[in-house]
Amino acid sequence: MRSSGAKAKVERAAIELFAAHGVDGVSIGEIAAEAGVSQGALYRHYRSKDELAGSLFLSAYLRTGSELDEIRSRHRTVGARIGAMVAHFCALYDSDPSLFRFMLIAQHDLLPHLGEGQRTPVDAIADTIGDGVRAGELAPVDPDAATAAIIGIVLQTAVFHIYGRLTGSLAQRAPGLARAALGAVEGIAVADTVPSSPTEERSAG
Amino acid sequence: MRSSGAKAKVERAAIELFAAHGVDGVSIGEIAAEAGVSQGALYRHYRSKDELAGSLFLSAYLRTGSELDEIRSRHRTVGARIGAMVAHFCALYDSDPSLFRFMLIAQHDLLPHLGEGQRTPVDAIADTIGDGVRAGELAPVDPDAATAAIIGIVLQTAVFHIYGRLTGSLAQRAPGLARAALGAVEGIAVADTVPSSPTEERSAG
Amino acid sequence: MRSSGAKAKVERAAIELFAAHGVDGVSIGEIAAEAGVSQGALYRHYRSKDELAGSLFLSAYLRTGSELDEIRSRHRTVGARIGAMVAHFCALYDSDPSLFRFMLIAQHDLLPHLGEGQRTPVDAIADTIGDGVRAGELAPVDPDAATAAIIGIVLQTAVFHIYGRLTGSLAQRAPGLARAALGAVEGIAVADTVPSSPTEERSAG
Amino acid sequence: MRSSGAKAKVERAAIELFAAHGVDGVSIGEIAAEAGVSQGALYRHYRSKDELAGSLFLSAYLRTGSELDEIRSRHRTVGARIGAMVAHFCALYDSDPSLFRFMLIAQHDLLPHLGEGQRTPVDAIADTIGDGVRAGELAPVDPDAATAAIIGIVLQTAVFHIYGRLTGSLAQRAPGLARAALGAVEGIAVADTVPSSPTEERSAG
DNA sequence: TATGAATGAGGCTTCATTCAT
DNA sequence: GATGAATGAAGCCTCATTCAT
Repeated sequence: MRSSGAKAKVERAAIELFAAHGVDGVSIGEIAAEAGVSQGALYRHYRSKDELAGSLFLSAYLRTGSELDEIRSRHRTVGARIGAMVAHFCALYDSDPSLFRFMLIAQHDLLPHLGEGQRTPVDAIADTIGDGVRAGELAPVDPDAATAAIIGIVLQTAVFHIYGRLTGSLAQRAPGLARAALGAVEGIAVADTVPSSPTEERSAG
Repeated sequence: MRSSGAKAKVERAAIELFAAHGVDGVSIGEIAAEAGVSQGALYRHYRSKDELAGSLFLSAYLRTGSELDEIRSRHRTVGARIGAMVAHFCALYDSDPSLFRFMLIAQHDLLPHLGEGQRTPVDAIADTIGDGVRAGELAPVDPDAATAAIIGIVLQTAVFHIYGRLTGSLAQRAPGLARAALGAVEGIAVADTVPSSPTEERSAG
Repeated sequence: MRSSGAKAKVERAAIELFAAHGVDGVSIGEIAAEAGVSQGALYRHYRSKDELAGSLFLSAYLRTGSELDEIRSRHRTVGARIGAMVAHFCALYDSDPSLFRFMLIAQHDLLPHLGEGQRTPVDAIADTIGDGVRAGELAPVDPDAATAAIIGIVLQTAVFHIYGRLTGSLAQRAPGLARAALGAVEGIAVADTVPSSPTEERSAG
Repeated sequence: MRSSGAKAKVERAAIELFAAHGVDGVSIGEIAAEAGVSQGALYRHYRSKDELAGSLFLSAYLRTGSELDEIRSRHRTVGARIGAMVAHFCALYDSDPSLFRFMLIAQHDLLPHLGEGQRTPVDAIADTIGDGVRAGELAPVDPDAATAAIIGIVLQTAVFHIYGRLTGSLAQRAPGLARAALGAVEGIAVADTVPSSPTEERSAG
């Protein structure tokens, strides 16, 4: 029980510090100090700093993936699913901004740690889009392209919040972000359909 | 002539390596080796590794900002402007994916280095949205929220491309991304307008 | 127990090497090698080389100051006090010439590290002179000027010993140095008193 | 002639910087910058930094030695000679405190660079004392011990001036220092003569 | 001849990890 | 099981010196 408490304290400290300074910007000593344990104690729970960071990241990342899968199974329409997924991201951010920021920052370093068949948040969303297209709810669209747009909208909103460019809870923005996500998917779908969309050269030049 | 060559070689090497492993993941020795110069030579051009990274980032970031400003001044409608801006991002990515990835990765570490009044890409897009709202081309919308969506769509698409989830040139996706961006902005605007949007069960109509 | 041993070994090695080659002339690696520990181990006890040198210097310097103060409180006449102080310096030199030489060499670099209200050997001597003047034991004299002479006599004698120009223990020279110190103070006092002393052609009278 | 100008500028810059930060605390680059020449230009006049420092020190040190010798040959009595020598030191300090401080600081590093038969300031003073003893002007005394006292009085006074503990010109203190020097020599001589001088234990304990 | 870029060695420091207590 | 001192490998940076221009 004590070790479990220590482990939890270490993980919390690591997430806070990784979120603030990046994985490479934090030393084991700082984590141990913040957690109130000795450096040596860290190695009882994690074989290395890399394993600590990787495990924290994967655990949060895969948990999010399975939560999105669960949302997908609970709702029937694309709209409902995307809405709930976006709301879920917002709730995650609001409830633990450091964890969210850690995932954001660490993905470039730690995504390669993903095993082959692991189920990610990206998969859940892409499958949701695929469902929608097959069900005729969405115009034909490349699920990965649509997923990029959806995730980008949510994550960049979180980034703006981190930098103070947006304020208030993300939850209150969830409906707008959900509509934005669907609007973006539609835009991509139309473009995929129309031969060559002349988005430009209609300026009043 | 030689010094200019050396400096250029160092910068190229740094960008490639920073893009691949993150700023903290690359040593001065690796940059020097990749550039084919001695470690000490680096310090003739940059006072420290931090300054090297910061200068590369800021220069690329601010240049992009002024290019977007230039696009804004060249086009008249929101649609044309956003279209051109999105296309510009795609062209940047296609022409130098490493530089793009470096900006993506490094922003969390290096954005704090920004001076106060500096003009960023974010500013250019936010002002473009503000223009559109004032001109009645767009429904009323918080420019920052809309900007987050636009940038998120483009950047996450680039991220997916980096990880191989999307292939081909980004340029060919530019029209779709532009439509997605405008669609997203509309979605946010509607949500801002409608009192309490129920998000679910009415989306894919 | 072990850590204390390590720290002591490091300090001894540092003093010997600093005394022989100056602070800037000795590398951390050399100190570590001489002490038989790793370079990293040094940083468990001192935050930097500067702190190591500064701490060694200040500790020895201030300890000497308080020893002189203690001597001042134990004796009553200027003659006895100065005699005991000079003897104390000689004993210090005899018992640890390296530490003495270190203090001698390092003072120019490290004296600025002194805090404001710290009590130095110089203060103890100057106050002793002030006492003597107030008590009428000494002719009126600027205590700082007198202190310079006293300290100079002792330190330069040590320097000559270091360079081999004088040999034998300093302790055996202590009585002479004490008389010299008092003789010097008298000389300064007389000069301070006489309006304009022509210095020459009347000295060895 | 230009090179001579450059050489002079380099030497002045070196002396100022060495005096302020010690030989090891100053880089060739700093000297070159302060002198307004390129780093490479330095090597046209001096083969190495060590040679620069050594040459500056020896030149000043030996020049002082020969000036003292010249004083010794110009005056006849110990009193006159010591008075003039002390005054000479004071004048040196007043006219170029940096050079004086450089000699003070650098002696520990650079004295070993002295060749065998070189004639130093110490030699000149020691011979002057020897003369005085032989002439019966002084009680029998070890010339080296006496010289240490004389030099110590003068140098430590300069040190106190450097640290701001004494102010005003040293020249005005020269008469007092000369008397102090002679008084100190007498004190040493008496001590050498008297069997065991009970300097202590007469305190009012 | 003067310049200053380049080199390469070395210095200080940090840090992940191990291990005796 | 926990501690924290110790290690040793890098990492960043400085600097005396050389050399092409």
